[in-house]
Amino acid sequence: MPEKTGKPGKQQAADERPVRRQARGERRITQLLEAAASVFCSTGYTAASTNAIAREAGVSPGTLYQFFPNKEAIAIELGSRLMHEMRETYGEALAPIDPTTPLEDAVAAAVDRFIDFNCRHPVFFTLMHGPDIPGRMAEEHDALHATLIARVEALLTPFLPDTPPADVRRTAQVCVGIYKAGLELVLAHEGAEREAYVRELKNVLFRYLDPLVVD
Amino acid sequence: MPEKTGKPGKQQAADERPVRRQARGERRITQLLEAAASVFCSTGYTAASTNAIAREAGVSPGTLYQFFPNKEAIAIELGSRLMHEMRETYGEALAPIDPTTPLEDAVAAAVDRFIDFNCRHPVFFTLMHGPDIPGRMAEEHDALHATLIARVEALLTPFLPDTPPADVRRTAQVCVGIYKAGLELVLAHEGAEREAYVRELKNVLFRYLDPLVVD
DNA sequence: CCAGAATGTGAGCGACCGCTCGCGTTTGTC
DNA sequence: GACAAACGCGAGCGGTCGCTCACATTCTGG
Repeated sequence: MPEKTGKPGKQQAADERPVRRQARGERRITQLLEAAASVFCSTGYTAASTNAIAREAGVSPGTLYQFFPNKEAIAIELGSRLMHEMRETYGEALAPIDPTTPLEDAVAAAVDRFIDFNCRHPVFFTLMHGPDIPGRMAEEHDALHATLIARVEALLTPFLPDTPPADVRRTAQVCVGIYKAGLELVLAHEGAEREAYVRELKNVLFRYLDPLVVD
Repeated sequence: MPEKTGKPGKQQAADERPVRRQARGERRITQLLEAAASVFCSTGYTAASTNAIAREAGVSPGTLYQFFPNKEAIAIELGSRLMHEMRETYGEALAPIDPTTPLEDAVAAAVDRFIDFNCRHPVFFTLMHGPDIPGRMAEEHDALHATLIARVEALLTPFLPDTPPADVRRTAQVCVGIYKAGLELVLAHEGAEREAYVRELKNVLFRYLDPLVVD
């Protein structure tokens, strides 16, 4: 988050002052983040110019830098808010699955939720997928990726009680890779064709995992 | 290809002269393409500066522009040569497969060949995968992708004689997507772990396709 | 051997980009 | 209503990048 109002407890580091945000400022921030999402989506992170983001938001470059110290901070804050919403919407509800649930249903449910989220926030895929992500941003990226892998691992473990952890981990990596590839295809199509790709994605995952479970 | 020596048949368009290349020039071109491959690999296309490519090749920026009209042409020529080598190495031999061959073996053979090629030319993946590819390059990209899809479709059709063409096409798209995702994982690991991911990739594809075949 | 083409150099041009700064406007507080 | 702080503006600074150009060097055909 861009330096919070920070209730007057004085825990600000070296160079950052408290900055008492007005309501107008908070509005500008979300407005700028929406503009950034739009520009990132259509041009990618690197090619997106801060001037273009400001223009899209209908403000001057100076205003943008009133709220964000640099371009990277925009992407980080955007990613952070997306991850927060993701956790809030599906969050912990995704991990603990009753191991008596049929694998097919578990896979279908997980895919549906993630696909839905990514369709409503296409910028999420852009930020995760892009190989043009700079320094600090990569850390956030890796952190999210690791979280996702861990989550999938947790989801998988009850189904594969006798599999060595290293194999489960690799299986989780493969599942996430498949999901990303499927997501790309899903986002590239619309309507009935999109739904057909969602079905195919579920099929791929289910058929890959089914021979592994012991039940 | 950067304007060919063009045997004196005068079919040069408007602004391009015949340009009689010397052996030294041809050497420079391959040298520059190797340098470009290296730089593209480590920084991606967009972030790669032409000056960096020239420096990597040990020549001045002017020399680079003696052989390529612009940065994009470097990537296009590089991609074109890679596709040519790909066709030459595995080429038509990949498409016509005896439909009595077990699906598992067909998948394994195709995966092995493509993985081998991509491991020997990691820049290929960079150029195909990057979302930071500019105008004309995207066409080449799409052309290759379409070729690949068509090839996979041809490979699949004998196994799925009763499936509607639209479904076969979608299945091919999914297979290529899975392959790309698997390739990324394979390239990210080494040695035994890499081989494990290759096995997983084959498993994913085989288990996805097996229920579809009629045999 | 020599004319001219091909090859090679590197300073630097123009364009753009991330970001700043001086200054004017709005808002909240007493 | 006065004062400070937050907000807003936009020209422009420093830097990089793609690319050029005037000029030097090397090769090759006649």
